[in-house]
Amino acid sequence: MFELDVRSRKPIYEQLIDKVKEMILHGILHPDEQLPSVRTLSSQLTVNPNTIQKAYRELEREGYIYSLQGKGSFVAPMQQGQNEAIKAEVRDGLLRLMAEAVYLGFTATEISELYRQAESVRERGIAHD
Amino acid sequence: MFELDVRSRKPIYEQLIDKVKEMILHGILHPDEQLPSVRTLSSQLTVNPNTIQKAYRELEREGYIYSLQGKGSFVAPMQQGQNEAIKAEVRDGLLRLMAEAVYLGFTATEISELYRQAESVRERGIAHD
Amino acid sequence: MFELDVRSRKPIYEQLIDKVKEMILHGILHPDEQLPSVRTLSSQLTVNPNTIQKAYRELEREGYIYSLQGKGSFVAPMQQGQNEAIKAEVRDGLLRLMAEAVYLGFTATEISELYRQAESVRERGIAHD
Amino acid sequence: MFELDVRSRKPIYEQLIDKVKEMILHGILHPDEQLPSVRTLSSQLTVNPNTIQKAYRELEREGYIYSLQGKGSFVAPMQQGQNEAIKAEVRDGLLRLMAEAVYLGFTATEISELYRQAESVRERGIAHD
DNA sequence: GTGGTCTAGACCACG
DNA sequence: GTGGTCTAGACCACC
Repeated sequence: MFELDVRSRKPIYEQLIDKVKEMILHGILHPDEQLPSVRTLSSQLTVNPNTIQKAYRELEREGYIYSLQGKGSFVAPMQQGQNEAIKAEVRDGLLRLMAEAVYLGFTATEISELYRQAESVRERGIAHD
Repeated sequence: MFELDVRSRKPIYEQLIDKVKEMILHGILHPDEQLPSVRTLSSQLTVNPNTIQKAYRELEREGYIYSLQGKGSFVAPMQQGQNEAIKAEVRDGLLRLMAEAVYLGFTATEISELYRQAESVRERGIAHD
Repeated sequence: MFELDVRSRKPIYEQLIDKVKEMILHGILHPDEQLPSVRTLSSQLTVNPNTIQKAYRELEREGYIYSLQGKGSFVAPMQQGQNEAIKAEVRDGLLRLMAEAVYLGFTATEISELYRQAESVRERGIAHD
Repeated sequence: MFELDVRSRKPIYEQLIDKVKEMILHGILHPDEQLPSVRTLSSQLTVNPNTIQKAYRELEREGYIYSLQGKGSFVAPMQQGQNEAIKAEVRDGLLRLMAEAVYLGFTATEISELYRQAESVRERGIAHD
């Protein structure tokens, strides 16, 4: 399910965060779907439970998942208008990267193409149901 | 010349690396142009000389600069293919961020608008030259 | 009757306790009025009966309700001094939050405005009776 | 410096967070003042370093402190207009508590008096220099 | 069973 | 020296 690179410079918990985010973004994980428990994932990945929990906690803080007392962790349904702060962050990141892209000669068409790709990846993920 | 954010979570030496790369990429630093010496930059930025040296070492390792014993460090001419590698990186980064943007509800129009902004920033930059 | 937020970090039984306390304090529940049975409430809220019972037990321990064997749970009449204790608690909480508010730059006017808002909410509430 | 209640239901790291916040709010800790290092505080309080770090990390996330690579942790200067999210949280909390206060018969004068107290506590803290 | 907190102690990156 | 990450393993609260 997840593949981690323990030798990477990027901390394991960040890799986990990114993986989970990616799966949510791509529609592979669905709203209110249950995530593997901390312990389960810990033994599957042979990673310390604390490390998993750190990742889950951060995901919860960012609004991607929520956890129910004694029940487990679940994918949070995306709410319209929620998380303006995160949107602003993403906008900033995009603007910075696009400035780079402009310097490197990317055209508006290429950018639109990338957007279309991002959209279609998500749709395919959802279609997999 | 450089502006560093000492409070950032990103290590200072990485910020330095990125700044130099950016300046080379944007043509602010030209091939075979001499970079400020470790000592000079260290006192200018009030940053530990070890930190500067670490950045220069890494830039050399990545082929962005070269150093001549006792002479100093210089900008390396762009290698064939190096540009393509950078473009691929930027494309990857954009795709990832756009996936997130799609999830957060950004529209194609908003993305185009961001691109236009990035473009105009560049134009203004050139006009300033 | 009750609205619980299962996603909240605050345990469900604590939410229950607070709701009941609030309803007693606000005069919605009257002295010696019977509370819904554990079983009833459990199925109404789709919450584990153990959770309800834990809340009732705690409320009884704190003197807010009393229970008669085989009859059910009832609202206890307010004790002398109990009210004062609650007021002191609220005062403490306000003082702490106001310290934070001062630090964050809230002005006296804003605070007064908030108080007016709180008042008007109450008035509307009473009008609804 | 700090007093913790290890037997409290409130986690140690939260107690720490609140203590540090309080000291900042009250002007006992000043902008850019260095906080005790994780290790130092850990041995002073005979609390695990991880616990201290968890508290510091959260304080950093909330914008109360910042940490410099290899230098230590410092009190963040309060920036005007920063952290609208936290202000909104405080406003919410105040409104809720004030509603309670209104029910309990607090007058506008009492509320103003509390605000004055909160202000003066801070002033006294700063005056201690 | 679940997640949350904490300890003890190791190792790394940074400056 | 500093903070950041990770492991191993314990104990608790919640449901």
